[in-house]
Amino acid sequence: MARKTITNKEIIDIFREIALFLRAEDVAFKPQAYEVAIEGISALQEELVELYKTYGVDGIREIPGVGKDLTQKIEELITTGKLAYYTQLKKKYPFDMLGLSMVQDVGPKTAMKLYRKLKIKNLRDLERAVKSDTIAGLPGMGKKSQDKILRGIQYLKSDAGRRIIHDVLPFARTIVEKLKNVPGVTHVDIAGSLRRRKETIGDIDLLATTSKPKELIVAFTALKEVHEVLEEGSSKIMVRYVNGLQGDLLILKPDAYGAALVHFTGSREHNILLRERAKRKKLKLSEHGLFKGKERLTSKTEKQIYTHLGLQFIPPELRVGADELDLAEAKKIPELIPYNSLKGDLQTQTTWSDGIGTIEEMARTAKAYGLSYMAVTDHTQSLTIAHGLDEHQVKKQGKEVDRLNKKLKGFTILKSTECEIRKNGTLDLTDAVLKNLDLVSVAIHSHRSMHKEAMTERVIRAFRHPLVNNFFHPTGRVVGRREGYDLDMGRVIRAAREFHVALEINGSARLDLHERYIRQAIEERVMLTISSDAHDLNQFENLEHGIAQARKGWARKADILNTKPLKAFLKALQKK
DNA sequence: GCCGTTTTCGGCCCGACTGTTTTCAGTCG
Repeated sequence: MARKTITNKEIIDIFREIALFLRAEDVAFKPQAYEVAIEGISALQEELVELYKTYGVDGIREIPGVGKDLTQKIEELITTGKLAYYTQLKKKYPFDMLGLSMVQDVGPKTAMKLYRKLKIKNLRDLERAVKSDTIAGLPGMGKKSQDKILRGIQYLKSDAGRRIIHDVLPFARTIVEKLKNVPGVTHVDIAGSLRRRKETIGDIDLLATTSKPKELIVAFTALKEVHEVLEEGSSKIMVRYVNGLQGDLLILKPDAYGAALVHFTGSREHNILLRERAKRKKLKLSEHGLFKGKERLTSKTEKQIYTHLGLQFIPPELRVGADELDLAEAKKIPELIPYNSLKGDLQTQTTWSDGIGTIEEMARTAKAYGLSYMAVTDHTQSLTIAHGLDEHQVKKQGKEVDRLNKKLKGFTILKSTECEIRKNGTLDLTDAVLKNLDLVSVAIHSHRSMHKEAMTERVIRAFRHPLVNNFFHPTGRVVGRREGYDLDMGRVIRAAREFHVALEINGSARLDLHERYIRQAIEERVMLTISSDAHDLNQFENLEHGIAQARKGWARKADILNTKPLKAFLKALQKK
């Protein structure tokens, strides 16, 4: 029993490599089947091992894309840690197909050729072969192919993979603005994962319409943000930007712009579902339009495409390829919370603890963002690393807030806190201090690796405290940096409802809550808030990312408390 | 190998670009 249990990621990697081997062998349809199954497994919220423990093979069989055969293979992997079929394949092809295929422009066929002809087994062999000039000369491969592979290897090693959306969105917007000024250009839009507001972005997809395509291509490739041009066709230009990210610019015909926008916004899985649906209706959908035979149905806007397919418009943030088509067919896509609809920000840090703006500077900036209230939430005493405030300082800060509120017109600073939940679930400030605040938000920054049961109890004990209103960054994750605490989120969400505590959607690089918990919280009718967690004057930008996160979690305006004006907001917080 | 508002058998999303090709294979999204 000492054997380590197999993770979803390990199973996915094995299936992925099998799919690649099958593609290399030109096996029809099976590779797709494995890939679809991989999508299904990736979408799971729990480990297959756990699923199997609780529901047995039936639990696995229910995963979309996983049928009888793959269920068996998963069971074999879970129970024995191995898969005979995979072992055989690896014996036949003892090389790192998965690793080699990570190199851009190296697919399964090329990897297989490299192994067969040159005995290249892994990335190191590949790099050596490229540098010793032995790849050029293989059948179908010349100098250019070899150079491409070299670039691919360098890109892989540069670790220029996915970036957090916070860094990419402003960069992309700068480029969009520049392209809009090019003569002849009528539209420039962001598409791809950036438009869907995925938390990390791998490349920047831009779409444009213009009466002068050649001028646009020249202007685009000459941008100072463009480091090198990787591909240049008449309608598609692929570049590497100076920040290491890749991007496509697609030049399109206005008649089918809606179809193109759908196509290039994705997700891939969403598109496949749309095309399958089109096919069932005897239509054909591509980036060039929606066709009935040779005739193109009106495809100018995205809405027209969805309407032709009998669907409600699906906002980009929801296009993940899950249940959104079914709900759109049933007219159950809600009106999502609009961008710029927040009235207040509920988490800001100032120079009193670890922020770098004064209360007044932060308040004036928040006001300039169109907000009418802002909670000051400096850390509390036990968080010494962030210069947390003690009781005396919290009182003193309250007086400062009173003074500023008299001075500021049309804006209210709320006395609040980011009060640490101690290890035992008690709070880091006394009730006497807490009860003088306008609202009490709590958070965890210490003893982060407690066991699930104890951590969950810790949080729920804090929720029971009669003065607690709001729980900051509830799962403790930071995108790309760390996993969250080990928490039973089902219990936390139910407790939030029971004790009338709101859960925060944190718009900083935490992007915490994850959208699946947002959706779950809304289903359980738990109050939600959005905040910037701004530590300086620029970080109110985070509010937009918080709203994007809420939209991905199917939140309407009514689901988010701080879309309400101040009075209504405070009233909604009151405990019964 | 999966799946069913055409189907339990016979289908399986679609097109641009590149490189090395005399007509197309491979990769990508």
